[in-house]
Parts: sequence; C-alpha cells; structure tokens
Amino acid sequence: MSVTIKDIAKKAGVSITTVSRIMNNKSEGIRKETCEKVLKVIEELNYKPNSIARSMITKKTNTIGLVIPDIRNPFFPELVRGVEDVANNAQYTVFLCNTDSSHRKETDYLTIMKEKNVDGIIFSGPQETQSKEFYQTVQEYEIPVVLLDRGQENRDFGGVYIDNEKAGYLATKHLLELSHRKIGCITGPANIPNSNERFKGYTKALSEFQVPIDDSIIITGNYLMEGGYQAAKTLLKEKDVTAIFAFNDLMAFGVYQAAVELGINIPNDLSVVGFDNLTYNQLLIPKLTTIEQSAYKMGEIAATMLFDQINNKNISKEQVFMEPKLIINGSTKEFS
Amino acid sequence: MSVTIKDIAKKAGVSITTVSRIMNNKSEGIRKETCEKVLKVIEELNYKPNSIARSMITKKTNTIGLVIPDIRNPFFPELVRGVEDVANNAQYTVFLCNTDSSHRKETDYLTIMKEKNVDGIIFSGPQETQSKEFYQTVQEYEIPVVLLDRGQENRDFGGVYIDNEKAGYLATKHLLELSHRKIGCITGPANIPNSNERFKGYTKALSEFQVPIDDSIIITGNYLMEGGYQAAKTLLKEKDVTAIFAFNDLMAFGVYQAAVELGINIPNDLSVVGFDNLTYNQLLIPKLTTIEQSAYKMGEIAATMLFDQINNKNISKEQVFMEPKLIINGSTKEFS
DNA sequence: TTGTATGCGTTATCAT
DNA sequence: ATGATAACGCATACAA
Repeated sequence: MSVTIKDIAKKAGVSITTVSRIMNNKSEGIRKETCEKVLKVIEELNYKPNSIARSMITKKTNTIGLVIPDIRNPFFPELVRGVEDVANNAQYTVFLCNTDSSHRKETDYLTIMKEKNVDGIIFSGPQETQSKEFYQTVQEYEIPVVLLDRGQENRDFGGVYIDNEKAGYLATKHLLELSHRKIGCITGPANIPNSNERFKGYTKALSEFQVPIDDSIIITGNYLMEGGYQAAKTLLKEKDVTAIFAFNDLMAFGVYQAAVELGINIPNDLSVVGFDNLTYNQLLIPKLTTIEQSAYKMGEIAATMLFDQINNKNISKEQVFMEPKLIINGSTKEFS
Repeated sequence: MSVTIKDIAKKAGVSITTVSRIMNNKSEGIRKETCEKVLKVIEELNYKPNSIARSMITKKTNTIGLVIPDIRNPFFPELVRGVEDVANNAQYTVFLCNTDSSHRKETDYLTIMKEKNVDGIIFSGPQETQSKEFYQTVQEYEIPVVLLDRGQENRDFGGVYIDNEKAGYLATKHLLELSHRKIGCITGPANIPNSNERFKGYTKALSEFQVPIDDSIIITGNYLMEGGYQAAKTLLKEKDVTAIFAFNDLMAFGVYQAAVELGINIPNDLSVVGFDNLTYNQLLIPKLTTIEQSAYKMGEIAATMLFDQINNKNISKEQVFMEPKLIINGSTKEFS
C-alpha cells in the first residue's frame, strides 16, 4: 500500500490539512518547526501525493491528449516533441493517441480523453467529412482544443497550420520559372483539406503562367512512400512529365525510387519538389527541393495556445498560419 | 459541469448503485426494463463515467507510461507504435515521456508516473551508471516495469532486447568474410550497455579471424547522424580503413555523407554496415547493409509482457532476446 | 498557526 | 432486484 497524506500526518503528529498546505507551498502561516518536521517525515517515507485524488478536488489532471494519425509518419515525431517539451515545462503530461486517421479511433480516443478528464486536447487530423460530428462532440465535452496541421477549414477552433495554398503555389511557381510545363502532381488522399489547399496553389500558379491544367498528370496519392513510387511510375512511363510536385517528402522519396528504377536522372531528366523538408532529405542524392514546415515549432505553438486557453479559460479560435518556405536543393533544374 | 452518475440515477429514478452496475456490465440481477430505462437516460445525457473517480476505488488507471530517450530518433516511432497498439487493444492509454537520456528527466518522469498512478511502465534507456538508484526507486514504487531495448545488463526486471553481442558479431564477421581487415568502428556513447555489447561482438569476430584490435580506428559516437559524419571524416582522412561498422543506421547515414564529400565511393572504396534497418535505408544509394531490429515487434512484446504482469500480479523478470538478422544490401563488397 | 469536516464521482459492501 | 452508505486520498471552507 502506498503511503498517503494520513500516514504523514499521523507520523508527524499534525493534521492532514497542515501536510496538504505544506505540499502545496501554502506554508505561509505555518511555523518553521512544524514545516521542517513534516518535510522530514515526507522525505523519510518518500511520500508522493496521489494526483488522482487531487484531481478529484481540483478538477485538473495536468494531462493533455495529443491525437495524431501515426507517429511513424516522420512528420509527427518533431511535432510531438514540440508539444511535449512545452507541456513538460508547464508540468503537464501527454497522452499519445494514434488514430491512423480512422474515424472510429478518433471518436474512441475523444471519448477516452473525456473520461480521463484531460485538461485539453491537441488534435491533428479530423477528416473533413466527419468534422461536424467531431466538433459537436468536442464542444459538448467542453474541453479546450487546438487543431494542428490538419483541420484548417474549420474556424470554430484555434489551430496551427501552414499556409498550404501558398506553399503549393511557391512549389509550382518554382518549377514553372524553371520552364517546366508538364508538371505532374501527386496529391494527398482525396478530401484531405491540406491536400486540397496545396492543390489550389498548384492550379493558381499554373493559371498565372497560362498553363492549362491536365487532369491526366494529376494523381491522387496517399502520403506514403509506396504511393509516391506507384504514382511516379505511372507518370514517368505513360505521361512524359518533366517535373513532379509531390505533396509530401515521403511520396517524393518514392518518386526517387521510381526514377532510379526507370533509369531516369534527377534533376537532368526530371525535376522533383516535395513538401515537409524531413531530416532524411539529407540522405538523398541530389537533395530534394521542398517546402519547409517547422513541425517542432508548430507543436510548440499549438501547446502554448492550448495552455493559454486552459489557464485563462478563454476559448480562443485564433488560427495561426505559418509562412511556408521553399528550400531549393539539387532536385530541380532548368528544363531545356 | 459534466453529467455524473447521480444525474443519471435521479433522471432514471433509480439508485446510483443500479446505474453503476449497468455501466459495468454487472446487470445480471437487474430487470430488463430498468436496464433499458437507465441505458436510455445515459444515451440521452451522453453520460461518460469519470475514470478518475473510478480509479480512486479500483486502484487502476488503465494507463501506462512509456519512457524513451527521444521520439525523434527514428528507431522509436516504430517501437512506440508497437506498444500503443497493444495497449489500445487492452483498453489502455499511453503517456509518452521523452527523457533525452537525461538522468534528471528520467527521475522526474518516474515520479510523475508514480503520482499519476500508472498501472505499469515501459522504460527504454536508464543509464548503467544510474541503474542502482533507478531500480531502487522503481521497486519502492511497486509499479510493474518492463525494460525495452536498453537495460539488458540488469536482470532484476523483465525486458525485451536484441542480442546485441551477436548482432555486432554478425556485422563484423560479414565484413571479415569479405576480406576486410581494417574495419573502422563507430560505437554508441560511452557506457551505453547496448553499445558495449555490440562492441564485444565486434572484438569477438576480429579475434576469430586473428585480426588485432586497433584502438585508433575505434571511435566513440553518439548515435546521431552528425556524429557518424564526424567520425567517418576522421576515419577516412587519417586512417585508411576499407570498411566501417556504425553502431546504428543514423551514424551510417553520416558515413555516407562524409564519403560523398570526400569523393569516396561506397561500396567500391568503402564498405559500410549499419544497425537498425530503418525505413529510410531505402533512400540510400546503395542501400545500406545493416542489422535488422524489429522495433515494432519489440514494442508489442514488451507491452504484452507488461500487461501480463499487471493482470496476473506476477512480477516477471523474463528477458527476451530477439534474434538479430543481417540484411545484406549494396553497401558492402569484397575487398580486393 | 493549526485542525475538523465536507465533498469530489465512483465502486463495493451489506442491507432490504 | 435494488438501495443506502462507506471508502478511496486529497483540497478547502470554516472553526478554533
């Protein structure tokens, strides 16, 4: 059996109130001797307060939920770490919840977070089609929520995103300025809003350069390496694109593999632009031209926003859009 | 204010005991009508039981702590996911704790896990030098613990590891069989047991082939890409090794970068063996010969062992050693 | 400066 | 088949 506040009180010969006060640094009106005596007993018995019992009274658990699609997607570890560092600093602990973007898992975890009385939730990923139900549930639960990276189409919650449309625009424009005109596009899964936004940027840039949009070189991807590989094979074998814009680095990595396999040289025969600027980009030869998203920073900002809501009890709907940055590396080259 | 069991009881016109019974599927001795009536109210009010209050009584939180060095190290996402999948299946939620292998953070998180009354802890990383204190604390806390990937030198706890010595042996032997004799070695940080074990395997293989151990081509690394890069620069510029065994893939990736920079061709001028078989291995040209650790599976096994301890209240000290597997790819070649 | 008593939302024990 | 009540470990209003 664990040692409780009662044990301390008894052994120190004081009331539990006194012990409680000392534990919570409310020792103002307490005699020095008493304080020392109690502290000594606490030390001796190595007493750790039961935060569960404390939560029952205070209605605070010092715990937040972090709900993401999949930690194995290399975009998320950085983001998670940014959240955790801020949380840890604020004396909070983080529940990690992987949903695989499954509606069931998202809902399940939401319920669990409610039941576990987390003080707030950072959520990355609710699908557009399921948004209404999601938002209804969250609001009913009355838990502060900050959306992260995905969910920008919903203005009912605070969130941190990058400006996906602008990012898509910058990437495409870069290729256009290098005289590419047949620019293949490997998008994210259908109906993923951030993919849609990136696609808007793609079409906007094409329009500006008066390049007609060719549906046959636009392929719906899945944000996975394998998906990029498959899409690239189609684009490179059946269509003769001179450039490919993949909506994330993982798929761009797949493009590299397809290129190697087909004996196509990057960047001489094919220019490639990715999205994320993952660390592993450094492994590629040539390095990938890509859009930088500072995932760690996004995590930090989201967590900071959440704690602001928690501490000040103000439900904020502020939406922060990070400025995307084009990182030009060796995978893009003037078309001639 | 959230809706509680009292609200349900009142609205349904029954006692809270009845509601509780129904919530916990102890509805054996309850009339069908009553049951339906209560269920309906629960549905109507969207009642979710407060698991905090429940934990106070049951002494179970259905929560485990997962303590790792850093989720950004690409070895860990797989491992974390393995743990989470098993946990989620068993109706458990996971606290993710990054320690950066810092003694202070490890201790802090241990205390926090105790305070939060987790039902068990999966711990990856306690430093050898700090083990005694760690193990004392854990045992005092009386929380089931399973060690994961790091900590194999301690037989007081159950754990899941790979057979690091054998792995080191296999990797080195492979190079020796390819006629390499000047085999540089980039280890993990000093005093990290798994690195020491791998090193044992390295020396064992060398001995078997009667190759003397040359301290000048053994460099202490840090398990990071940058560290591998620096070490490789030294090895390649000042010593003329024909092969390098890096104690993890991340450092091997650094070796690739150094080689590119120095105009050294892999595998023609230099053979490289890594350790981990990270997914990103596929991006390298040539692909890296390496040791496979199935991190996901290790996570699964560790979690399963932990739940076994939790459910059966048997403190097991079983140590599972996964069989390492040498994956031969294009980065190693016969020396001539 | 310190202590008593109440209550947080459940489950469990014992009645009825 | 159902209910009243104690208990879990703590924080807090109020008392002394």
